[in-house]
Amino acid sequence: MPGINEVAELAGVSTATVSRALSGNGHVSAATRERVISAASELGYVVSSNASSLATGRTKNVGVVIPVLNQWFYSSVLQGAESALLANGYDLTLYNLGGGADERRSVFEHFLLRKRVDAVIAVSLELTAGETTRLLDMNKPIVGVGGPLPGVRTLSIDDVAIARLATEHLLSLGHTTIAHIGGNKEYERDFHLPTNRRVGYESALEAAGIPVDPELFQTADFTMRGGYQAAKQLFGNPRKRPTAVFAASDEMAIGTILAARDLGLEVPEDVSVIGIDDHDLSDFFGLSTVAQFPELQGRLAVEILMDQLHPSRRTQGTLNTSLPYELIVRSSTARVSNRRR
Amino acid sequence: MPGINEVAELAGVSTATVSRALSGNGHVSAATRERVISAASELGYVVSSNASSLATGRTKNVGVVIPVLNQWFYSSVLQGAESALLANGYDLTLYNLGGGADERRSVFEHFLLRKRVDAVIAVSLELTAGETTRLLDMNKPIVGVGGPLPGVRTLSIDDVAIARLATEHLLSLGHTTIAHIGGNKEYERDFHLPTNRRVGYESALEAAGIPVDPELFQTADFTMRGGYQAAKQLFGNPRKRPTAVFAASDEMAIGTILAARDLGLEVPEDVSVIGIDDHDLSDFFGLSTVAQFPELQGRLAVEILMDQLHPSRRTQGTLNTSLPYELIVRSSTARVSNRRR
DNA sequence: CTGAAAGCGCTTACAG
DNA sequence: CTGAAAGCGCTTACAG
Repeated sequence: MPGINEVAELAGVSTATVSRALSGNGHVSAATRERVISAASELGYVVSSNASSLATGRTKNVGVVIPVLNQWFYSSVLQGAESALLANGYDLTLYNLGGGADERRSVFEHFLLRKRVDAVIAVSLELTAGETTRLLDMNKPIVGVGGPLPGVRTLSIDDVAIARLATEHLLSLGHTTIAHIGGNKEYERDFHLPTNRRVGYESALEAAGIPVDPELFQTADFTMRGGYQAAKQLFGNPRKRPTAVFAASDEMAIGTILAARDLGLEVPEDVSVIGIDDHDLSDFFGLSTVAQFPELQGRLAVEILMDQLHPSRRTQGTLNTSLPYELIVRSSTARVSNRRR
Repeated sequence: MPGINEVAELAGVSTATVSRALSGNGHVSAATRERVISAASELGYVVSSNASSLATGRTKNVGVVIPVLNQWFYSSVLQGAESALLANGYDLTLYNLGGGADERRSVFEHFLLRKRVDAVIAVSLELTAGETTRLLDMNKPIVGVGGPLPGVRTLSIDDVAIARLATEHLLSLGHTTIAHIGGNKEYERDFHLPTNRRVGYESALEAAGIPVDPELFQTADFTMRGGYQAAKQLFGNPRKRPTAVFAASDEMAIGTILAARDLGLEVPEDVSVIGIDDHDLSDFFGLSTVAQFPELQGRLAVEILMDQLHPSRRTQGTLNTSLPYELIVRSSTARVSNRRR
């Protein structure tokens, strides 16, 4: 492995000049730059990032802390962040922080803080005040994805508004018996996502003058199977079968479609179904949904970070950025039918 | 940010001793160690990984190169690798190398080789001889997951055997008109996966004395939708409808189940379906399959790497390690029924 | 068991 | 525009 000295020697200049020519910091005559560059490529030289980081204090590396990897939403955020980071010349160091407080403390202490990263993207992670302070004290920008974090720039989506929009879509089609499959309390820690979506659903109903009926509410674990089971409960109710179901995620909504089919109900003739996400599979199932764009979320997080890392091009925004969402109507929702009753 | 000097001062020892006490390399008296450790924690000291790496030449960081992030198989491999790496005290730097040769060269030149990582896990990536040589020359262990790489330790699965097993399962249930939905050529680059699975299917048929019929073969893109469409073709064939379908992935197999339902065929009464993977959704759909264990694959890759990184605990294995697989019979396969013909 | 000092491979004021 | 030299924060022979 050739070092900077060898390049300097071959090019007939000092190591300082090599550093300047290759990094673009500081002036170097065009001719010299040429010589340096060709010497470097001849030797196959590539700077040692450790040495460079130690000297400059910058690592060109961003830590991404994410609770799960193999779920559509999270892996999409990760994908978006990765490609944006790569485009900006940054590496991505991955910290999968599913578990308990211990694992988490360990990651913070032993990894994040080792000056290994210039900044942190925290996905769906509620940092404690101490953790935030510590990172900020070190002058490491943080951006949170998924919910507001005190004192930290965040990207978040208006879950109440999304849920209201989905429900209003059903209302506008004439439905009045609209059930909701929400998330378990287990998912409450993610910035009260289940509650927010439920609140959006209820507020839409109330605005339409329709009383909220606890019989039309079920919870599940955001999976297809969970949605399927919850939907069976709903559809099986002999005295109050919903004509429409709003599920808090597309996977649960797909489970709902499958449950309807298994009960001999047709979608959307007998029951309309809408979800939230615009999951990979939703188009295939013809599912109407409110799209959130996780890849975009990852990309936006990187953009915000770059602004903070390179204050020159700083566009100074607000502390919290709202994420876009969009109603996508496919074939799982339709006007309430006469076939019913 | 306190440095090692401050810890040394507070503990009343030299920086050398601090380093030794904290890292565990070299002898330090118990009393001194105590003092150092409490001084360090009092100051909130944590070593700078850059400085440490520069001095030792080791980064405690492993690069994982992976073609896609948001697909079940790959994200599961990643998850397995991540947790195993974390457990071993290593960081994971992620390189998502979907694209073209350019992006790829760029990653190699500008990232991997910057001495940022101690080792590389290459998932489903055919490295060129040059790339392999270069990494090996730098003394960076590599382990490939997904297929044999010349001169590199690899983990691979016997796709021919898996496909044969799946097909034999159908044969043993009395099926003789068995269709296969294989992968597109587009996926051939992944170590000829589609071809290998097709070969396994055909060899099982031949061993059973059943001629291979091109009318019973379709290709798709490994997605549910692709499987659905291919299955419709198969089931729609008026003169040769299969009684069983072996799909080269679970997502395609699930698509097949849905296609059957939409045509009014019952699974498994009218048609048996088997896939490969044991995807997250397979249990929910009652899909019989041959499981491969991607998380385990990620974990094993890390183990092999650790053996090479820490030759002390070297268990010196062969160059290529075969991955386990297992037939899982659920409710999508059954004895060929009398209802047919 | 412990310390003084060299060295890891860069970058960047400071001079010129 | 370019070079000599200090410094980034550790680790580790080398002595003792």
